[in-house]
Amino acid sequence: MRQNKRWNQQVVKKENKTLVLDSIRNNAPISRADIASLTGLNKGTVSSLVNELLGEKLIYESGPGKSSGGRRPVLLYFNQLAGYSIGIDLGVNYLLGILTNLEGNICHEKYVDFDNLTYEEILQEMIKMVDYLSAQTETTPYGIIGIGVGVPGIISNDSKILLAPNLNWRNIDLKEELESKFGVPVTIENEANAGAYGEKTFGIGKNHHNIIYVSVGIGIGVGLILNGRLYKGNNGFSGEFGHMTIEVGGTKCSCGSEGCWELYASERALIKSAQRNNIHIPDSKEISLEKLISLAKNGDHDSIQLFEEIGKYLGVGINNIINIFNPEQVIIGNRIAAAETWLKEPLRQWVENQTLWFSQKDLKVDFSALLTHSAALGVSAFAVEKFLLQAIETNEGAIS
Amino acid sequence: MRQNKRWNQQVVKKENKTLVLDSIRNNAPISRADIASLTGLNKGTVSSLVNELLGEKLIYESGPGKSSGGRRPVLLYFNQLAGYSIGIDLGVNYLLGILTNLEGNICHEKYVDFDNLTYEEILQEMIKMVDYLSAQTETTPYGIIGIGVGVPGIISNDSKILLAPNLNWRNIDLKEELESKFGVPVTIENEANAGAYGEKTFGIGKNHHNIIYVSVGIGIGVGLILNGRLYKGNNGFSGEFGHMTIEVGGTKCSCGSEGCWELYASERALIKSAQRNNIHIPDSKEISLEKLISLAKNGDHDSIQLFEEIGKYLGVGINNIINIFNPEQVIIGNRIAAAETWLKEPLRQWVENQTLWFSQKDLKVDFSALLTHSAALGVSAFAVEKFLLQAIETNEGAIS
DNA sequence: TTTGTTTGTCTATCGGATGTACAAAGTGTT
DNA sequence: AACACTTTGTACATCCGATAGACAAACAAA
Repeated sequence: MRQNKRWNQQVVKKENKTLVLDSIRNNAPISRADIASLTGLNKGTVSSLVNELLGEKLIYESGPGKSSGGRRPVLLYFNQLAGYSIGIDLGVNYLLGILTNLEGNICHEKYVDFDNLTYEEILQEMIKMVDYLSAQTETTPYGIIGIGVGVPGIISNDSKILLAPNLNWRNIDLKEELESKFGVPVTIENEANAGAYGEKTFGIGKNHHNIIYVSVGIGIGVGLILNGRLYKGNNGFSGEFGHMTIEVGGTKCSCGSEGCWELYASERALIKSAQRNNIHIPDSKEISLEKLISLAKNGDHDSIQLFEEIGKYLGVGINNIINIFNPEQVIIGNRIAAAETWLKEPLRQWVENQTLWFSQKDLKVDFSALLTHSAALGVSAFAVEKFLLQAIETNEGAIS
Repeated sequence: MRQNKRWNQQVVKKENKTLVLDSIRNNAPISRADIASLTGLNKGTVSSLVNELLGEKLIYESGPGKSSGGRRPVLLYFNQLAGYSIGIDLGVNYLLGILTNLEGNICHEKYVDFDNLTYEEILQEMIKMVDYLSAQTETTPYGIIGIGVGVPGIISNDSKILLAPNLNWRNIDLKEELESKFGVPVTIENEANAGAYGEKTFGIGKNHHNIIYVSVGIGIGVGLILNGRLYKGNNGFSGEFGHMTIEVGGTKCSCGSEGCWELYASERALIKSAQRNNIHIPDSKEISLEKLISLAKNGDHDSIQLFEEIGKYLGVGINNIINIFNPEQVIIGNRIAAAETWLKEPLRQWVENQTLWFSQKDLKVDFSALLTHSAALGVSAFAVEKFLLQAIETNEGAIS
């Protein structure tokens, strides 16, 4: 039997302390009195918890606010500068690293292209990346509080990279490697899950509790935020929507199945379809997403039609998603989001016509606001969240 | 902003009390000492909570157990006879009512067939059903503790029946109707969600935390148990898998879309396919699931082939489900489960060949153990769970 | 009989939330 | 300027419930 949580005053205190901290994070500037009325906690309780948080430098006081007919309140702010977090988005042929403060604001970023590197070489690139970003920090109470890495592959529940097909990786323990090198907590997460979390925390998914993030790059992955929490499945393998059958007896897929969604609606599908249709790119032999986008921008009908076809097939899968999850919001992210202009309308039409009417109630279908940064921001947010939980649990009352 | 939970000792006590009660429900007979070591709670704490539960007649003590070298333990049991729960499965053309004790054992059941009744008439049948079942009870501390109803339709978050297409119902407040009539809490739930909960609580899904229950009747509905909890979506409309597109450009569906799963893998699909293939039923003009099953039992190749085809298409959708959710267990339930013999093998083959290999780790695909009773048992379980929560919250210490 | 173990209760203690009182710092009115 | 009234944040007594440890009762094994 699964060991259940047992409850005592310490748990109560911890939960209340995160409740107070979250009130400040979401509503700063805010006074102690307002926190009390917002959370329902007693004024005295709030006061003592706030004082602990002040001692831990996680929040700070600023000058008095406006009076509403009585004593002026002391305004509290989340101390976003208490430390830094590093988020790394590992792509199939690139590395994007960001340095953020605790509120997810990007302080520095670095982008590295590569091609056909081995695991060892990529690891070295990552270490260089972390070193570079660390060097950009100023002195803060906590320094680098953690590193998060988004990976295009299957991550097991114990944070091992089980399989990253496009990198040709298997059974790799990147977490252990980085933690022993840098001595800070490392979070490894699937790229789609990271993107979902990024959009929920900093992007267009703020204040939503049931979000489906569809990451359309070379393939398709999906991150599921259900009831406000990331759903990862029994072993951490959920969200493999790319291989959802949408056409029985359709094209054979490398996964062994047939008619998989990503054969119709991914970046790879777009390129293949462009090749089949002999789309001509000026001054180049290679067809890429960026080049097709610039063609479309110039009003090229053939490439616009390609995007519209992709938009329709995105709609097919998203229609399924909506019927399955009845989400508040569907977010389309990753590289394809740059083609929003031409995808949006055919997608909208398909969903409007095919999706059960009641499921369309209170439904939003959006494109990513963070674009290519959602995954990196997501893993950075994971690191921040993990740090804050841990900081509250080990309540020394103050830090040295 | 959503009002967060606030934590204090009362909450702690309530949670610990349910923890103790659940330990007894899952591990009876069990001693106070064993509960303490199982939950991690202090012996004294357990003792006082147990005494409250004894006073509330929710548990009872029985004679001493075997000694293991010291004082003999007093064994505690869950008092399944503290009251009765009523579960009603409302089908398109039938009503199945069960009277259970608090452990989900069926004490009485009644089945009523009907055809083309109005809402008012069905309501009367239901009231008769409840009256009949109530009359079968013996005197218990709490009597009828609640009624649950499973409905083949869309239930909104406030328990209204938004749409039940096969009954031709819209916007019906059955909960209010029954509550004011009988004066006990009424739970209305979608039939697939109810079945999922039934299987998780009493059936083959016991001790699993990520269960997908596929209810295959006239249409297809799916109940999702994710992280041990029923996931209902933003408005309560989740699980409409029946209208998942599995063949773009396929057969038109009444929902407005095309190539929907239930056009290929439901009871209705089976019947239609039998008609197309001119299956001959002896002594009858009407084709029904039951008659096809009895044909198959007699070794009729044509009907066996029909079932195998349905099995394959069930596999197509279930493959998608597995890739999406990475569940621990998929349960196929409702009427089609009676044809397990002929469905099982083609389904298993499709899943084995098409599903991503890593998603098949720790995966079970089972047929319902409760067969046609899962929905009724599920809603009955909802009522029990609601009652126990409420009983623990209003801790009078004892009942009259 | 002796020794050691297990069970369940009782009591003192402790941690932390709550309620109330109160001082400090405002506003508005006369 | 004097006064009443509000609002904010802290201090203190109180209460609730979990915990630790002592204890007696009930048993097994030597």
